[in-house]
Amino acid sequence: MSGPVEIEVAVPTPLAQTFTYTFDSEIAPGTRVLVPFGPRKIVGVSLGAAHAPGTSTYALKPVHSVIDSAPVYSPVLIEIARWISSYYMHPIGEVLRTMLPASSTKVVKEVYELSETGALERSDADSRAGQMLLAVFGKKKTELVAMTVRRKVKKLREEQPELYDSIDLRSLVRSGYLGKSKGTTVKARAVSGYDPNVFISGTGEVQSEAREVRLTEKQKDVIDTVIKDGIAPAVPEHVFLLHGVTGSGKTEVYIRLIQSALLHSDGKGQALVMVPEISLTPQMTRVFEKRFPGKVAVVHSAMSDTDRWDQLSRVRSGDAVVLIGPRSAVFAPFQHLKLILVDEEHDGSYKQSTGLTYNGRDVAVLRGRMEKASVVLGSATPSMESYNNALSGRYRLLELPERATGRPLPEIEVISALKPFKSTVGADQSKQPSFKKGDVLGEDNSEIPIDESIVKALRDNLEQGRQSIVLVNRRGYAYYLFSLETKKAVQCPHCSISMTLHARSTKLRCHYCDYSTTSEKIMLDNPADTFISVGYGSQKAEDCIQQKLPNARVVRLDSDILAQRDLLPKTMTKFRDGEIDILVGTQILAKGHDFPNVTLIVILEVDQLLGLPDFRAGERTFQLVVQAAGRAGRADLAGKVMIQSLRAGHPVVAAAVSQNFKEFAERELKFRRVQDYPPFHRMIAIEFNGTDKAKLQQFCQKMDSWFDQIAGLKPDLVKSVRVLGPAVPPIETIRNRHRRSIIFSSAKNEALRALVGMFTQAFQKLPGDIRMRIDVDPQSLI
DNA sequence: AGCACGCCGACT
DNA sequence: GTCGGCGTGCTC
Repeated sequence: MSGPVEIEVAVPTPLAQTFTYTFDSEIAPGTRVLVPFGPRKIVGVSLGAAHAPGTSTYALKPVHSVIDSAPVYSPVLIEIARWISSYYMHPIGEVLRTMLPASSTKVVKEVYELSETGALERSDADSRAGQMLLAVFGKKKTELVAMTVRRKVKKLREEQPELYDSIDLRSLVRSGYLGKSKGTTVKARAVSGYDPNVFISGTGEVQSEAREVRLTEKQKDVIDTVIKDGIAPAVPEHVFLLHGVTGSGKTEVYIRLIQSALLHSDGKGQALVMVPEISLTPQMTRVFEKRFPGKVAVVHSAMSDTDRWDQLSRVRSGDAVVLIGPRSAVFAPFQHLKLILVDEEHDGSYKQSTGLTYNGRDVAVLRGRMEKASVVLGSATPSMESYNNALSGRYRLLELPERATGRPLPEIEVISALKPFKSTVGADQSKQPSFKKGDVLGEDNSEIPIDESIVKALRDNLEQGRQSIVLVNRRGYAYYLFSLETKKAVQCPHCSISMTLHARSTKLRCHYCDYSTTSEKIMLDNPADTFISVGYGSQKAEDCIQQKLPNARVVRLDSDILAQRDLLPKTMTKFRDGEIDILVGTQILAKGHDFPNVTLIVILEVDQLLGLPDFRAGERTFQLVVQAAGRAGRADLAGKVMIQSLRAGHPVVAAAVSQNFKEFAERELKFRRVQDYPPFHRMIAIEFNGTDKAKLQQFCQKMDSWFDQIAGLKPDLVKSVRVLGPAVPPIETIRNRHRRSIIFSSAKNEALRALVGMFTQAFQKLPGDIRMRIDVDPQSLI
């Protein structure tokens, strides 16, 4: 076709640039290519012809090979990648890599290995071949990346032709001195047939088309509005925020909207359903499978890359018209995307917290605009960001204020009678009986941290044959092991965080790095000290409840238990079938699952959540309470929620009790505005971490002086951006890496980005093993 | 991030 | 003398 062309290629490296290669024909943007990169070969993505061919000062290398026969990234996806790269300040090559299943960029590296005869030959000083092998491999090495071997052999032959004229790579291989140990293979994506049973576990009951569900007037209104203004027009109204109370029938609305969307684009329309990872259960996907049999693809985190490729291929080919998945599903290869539903849009799991810190919900909004697809963000407790967008008219607010069943929301009661166990021990230890040195005192069961009225309610509920859920914010048995000597909790040696006491007071674990030890070891290491167990977690709550209600079938479910695979669905099934009376667990229980016979929800320890040093603590607490309340009494039984809290009068608790989102949001937004927090101010957090605390501290001083300098150079810029730090974050150390954080925030996005851009430019090179992490729109500041 | 190169301490 | 420790620099 066309002669030699220069191609712009994005490669997965932390460098904020693309690279130019030559090839003998054009390569469509979005096509993966194998390119030489330094001494190795890696998978990059063609971004099309270079903008200014012939101007490069580099000795351009040719593309080794083209991997895909057709682009794997559509033009829209490439545009999204560019946007993400700039917005989240992340190299485009890495962005593109994040958008595909991990195996897509895996290249088995090409290596030359010295055989035994080769090694023997190397030590023969009289052999020309041996001399060359020695020069190439050195004395000891037996393995070297292919590119290096080639380069060195070539150089030797050029520099000393009189010695090496007769020896080249091929002759060395032929003589058996060298062997290529691994070929360059790019993992191919095997597209096998779809087996729906893979994703839907359980009985395999087959139901034909579900009977038509009767819709409420409100549901009809919402559906009509979105279809009329969002799905039907060629240029749709872009984003709808669907604020529907729990149990208002959002799922049925979703299904009707999907049905409508599929009819568009000549009947080839596709829909994306995004859900938080945690609520992506077989029960959840089954609802959609039933209504769109054989047409649903599902991706989730527990899936192998091969399965994920299969599912995504079905989306690409149009075999699947509905895709259900977590945040990464927003990058799926749709051909005719008409509708994006983001369920529980407030959920924190939409924000990736490591590496590329994108927010799946926000990317969904962007993608919707680019694809001319409408976006529906649904939640019973919308995020302040989305709600503010609705108030300002950027999104259209739709509401489902009533439950589809017409039943009232459950009553919420705050119990503040009892002081939690922890304060009686931690705060005032003079009242403690005397302890022998070196003791670890077991938990004191006379101090049950659950109020009598709650126990009574649980008992009553049990006697009526109903089920209950108890939410505890912490896993483990006792919260921490408290030293009377240092008056501090025992901390993880690698992370600056208290260790959790597990399994009947002997195992201590850090849930940041999974380090574990035992209380016996701590005692041996600190013979002069005395320890007591303080606080409580899900395990202790389970024990207490079991002790108070010996006849109840109590089961605990938290992330410790979840580590054992398939225990979650099993337990859920048991609970649904009525084989469990009381389920005790952490927040995972507050989301998604519907249990018709649950009429009582108890929430312990909201104070701990409320007290987190994070401006979103209030929002999270409100969300937890309201979401949990949504689990109560969903069928024909009235539900009740009891919250045990020391701060009954706290406005967030009060708003949660009345389940009045608008009232809460109004107050919360006012607070955010006054305090210059999101959504009124944009925020970018930068974290530095390294093993050497002194070096890190020293580096922080450099940053301080940089800020001083910039304040003089660009006074206006610095004035309009607030900079907090470098400061020690609430959790100073994680996995032996000390941390420092800088938080930039500003109402002026351009100024914010300009300053952060200058900052990252200035600190591109980091001393020692210090690493930098940029988090745009951080979800949490801890 | 890899990967290689190059320059200093501790060993056969 | 060599091995290999990790500081430094490059990748079209």
